[in-house]
Amino acid sequence: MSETAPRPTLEAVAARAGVSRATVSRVVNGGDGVREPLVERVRQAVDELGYVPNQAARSLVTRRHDAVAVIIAEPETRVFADPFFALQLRGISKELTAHDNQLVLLLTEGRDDHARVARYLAGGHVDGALVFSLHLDDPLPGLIQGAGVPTVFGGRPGWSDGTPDVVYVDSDNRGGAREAVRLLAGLGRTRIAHISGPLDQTSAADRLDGYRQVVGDTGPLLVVESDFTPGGGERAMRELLDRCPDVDAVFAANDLTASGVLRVLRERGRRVPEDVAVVGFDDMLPVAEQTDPPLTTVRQDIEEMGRIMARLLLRRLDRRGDDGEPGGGVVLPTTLVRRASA
Amino acid sequence: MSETAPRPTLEAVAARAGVSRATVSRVVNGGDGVREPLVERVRQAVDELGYVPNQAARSLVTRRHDAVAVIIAEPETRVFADPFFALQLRGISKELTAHDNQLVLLLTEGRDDHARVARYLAGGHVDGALVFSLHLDDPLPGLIQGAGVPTVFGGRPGWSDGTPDVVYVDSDNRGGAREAVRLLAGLGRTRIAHISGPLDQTSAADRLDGYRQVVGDTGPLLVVESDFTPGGGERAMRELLDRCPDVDAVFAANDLTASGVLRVLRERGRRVPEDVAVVGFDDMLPVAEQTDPPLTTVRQDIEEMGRIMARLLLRRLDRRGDDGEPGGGVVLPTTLVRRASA
DNA sequence: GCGGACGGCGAGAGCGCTCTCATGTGACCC
DNA sequence: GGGTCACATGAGAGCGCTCTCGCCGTCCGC
Repeated sequence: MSETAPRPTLEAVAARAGVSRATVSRVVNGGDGVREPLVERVRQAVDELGYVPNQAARSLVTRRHDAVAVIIAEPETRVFADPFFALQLRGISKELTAHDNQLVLLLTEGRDDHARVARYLAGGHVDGALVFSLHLDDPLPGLIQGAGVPTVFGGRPGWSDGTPDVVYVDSDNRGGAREAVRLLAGLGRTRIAHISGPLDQTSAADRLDGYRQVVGDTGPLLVVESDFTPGGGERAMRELLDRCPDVDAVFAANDLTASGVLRVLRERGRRVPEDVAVVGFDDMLPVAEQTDPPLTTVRQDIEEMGRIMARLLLRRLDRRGDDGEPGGGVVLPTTLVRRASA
Repeated sequence: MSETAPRPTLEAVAARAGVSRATVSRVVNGGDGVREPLVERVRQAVDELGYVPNQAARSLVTRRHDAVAVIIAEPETRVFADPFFALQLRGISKELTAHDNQLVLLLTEGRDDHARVARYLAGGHVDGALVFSLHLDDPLPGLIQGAGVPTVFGGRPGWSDGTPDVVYVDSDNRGGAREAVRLLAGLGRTRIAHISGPLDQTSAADRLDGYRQVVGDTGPLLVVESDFTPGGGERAMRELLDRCPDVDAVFAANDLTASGVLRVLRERGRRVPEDVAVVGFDDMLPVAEQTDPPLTTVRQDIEEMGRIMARLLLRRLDRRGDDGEPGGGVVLPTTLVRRASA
């Protein structure tokens, strides 16, 4: 088992097929400009020897790695509490795989890791990077931009306004929030509250913004900041009920928060949706479908987001040198999913 | 930005420091056998030029990549429904990072991907592999063993009995299950049921086994097979109640299943734990703490599992050629976490 | 004070591949 | 039928690194 047989080289294949290394290389890389009988002979030699190109040697000369780093900052916070990143990863993985690219996963925690990541990127091990950074003040994105590696961000970076050449993919958080709140208003609710996520994350800020845009005109603004977790949702809801007992609708910043909200409402004997209507955000299936009552929520296609991020990056990589790439964000639409809670 | 400055090479550093390439190489790789003043001069040149070694060139000659593949088979099934893999990934990532290894993530779906993964591994892009394969009949593990890449499995592979040189890390599913059921028996319950996971997964099979070992002596075996999901738990619990209305305890194969179980019990007006005691498995915090009532469950340290897998693999890689490695499994203990449901 | 051992350093080969460029071969045109 | 061109193929350089080897200077032992 540890007797790893020496892997065949281009040379070996060439010898077996009776051609030159160059020809084998051509065949292996698509076979353009090689006549059919030769192609066939080379293919056969490749099969017989079980030849697989040595990526290191190839990278050395092409300066291409066909690998992309996926950088997820501060996993502890949130990543692993909900399937959000997992779904994105799946989307990314599918797209990368379809284009024969590898996915190098970098999870970072804290400042020490930043230097490591920066070094890694600067080291030119990967052709590009997909970056998830949740917090406004995260220095990581800056470091990455500095490393000169083509990058696509997941979620609108907070500082993206100043730097126009930033490429990102995000859900239409504002629009989704507006839709959610409009639904509640359309149901005749007049005291619509919002339990937000941590406002140093753009997704939370944008959802709050959407809420404001709709409610600002018609009713009182009732906002409690929370943290995207069920426990946080509970705490926020209790506070909200104490402060404002006559609330008749809640737009929660995400489904996890909404699940906490529902629990508190049940505990306090408020009927949902009769007394208080509740809308979530994400449409995270295991959560939204399992709440009692099932949750009306704003769906975002997370896997698709991942896929698009990867696609954008790969396209950018193909066009290396063209620059002239406009940059900017891609904002994906959300859809309202009506269940029983509103 | 697309004006990527040509990265400095060893040669450049050597020139600047006034030494040979070989000496720079020595310094960069630890500096053994180089006298202090020279080391200093080289270090300085490295810093000034911002030199980072070209990994491709290095790999080409060392045949080391300092990269490990993490292969997760069939993500759709389960991976992303619960934070299980995410936690393992975190553990793996930490350990790999600590040893300057990269994590290449390969998610596979269906048979076509198997060939791709096999090719990738055979291609020698990575030094080793960590493999999660849930199902007994999955051909992937075989392919991987065949590729001759050092591998550690997550969870006991179903076929591991025949092949002694398989290395894996698993939780003590049997022992944990025994402990759970003993608790229930200790509470005086006499009609203890088990809602299992899919029995083509060893974790599910082992938990069932543990249940059998304890209940077999004292009470009737009441088993319904399910699928590790809340919905599956609901269905199984309904079936169980119909078939055996006097059940007074349920050991669910995991927390997600248990959450479904609790929902059905509430719906049918059975009090937990008074009428029916419930124990889960995993201690998945967002689930176990949020159920009503909070779930008594068997905790496994999933992140630690990941960390140990990585550690085992790295150790194996260091010892390359030594063989004589015994192989076999590492089984991590579980602990019972008492909450309100039993 | 001289021979040998030893340790620091440089020269150079070569890892496996791609890619340019030269060369060879056949088709095609007048 | 000879010249031309297009295109298929081979020869060879070189990507950036590691590592062996040999040289040379230093230090020790006798």
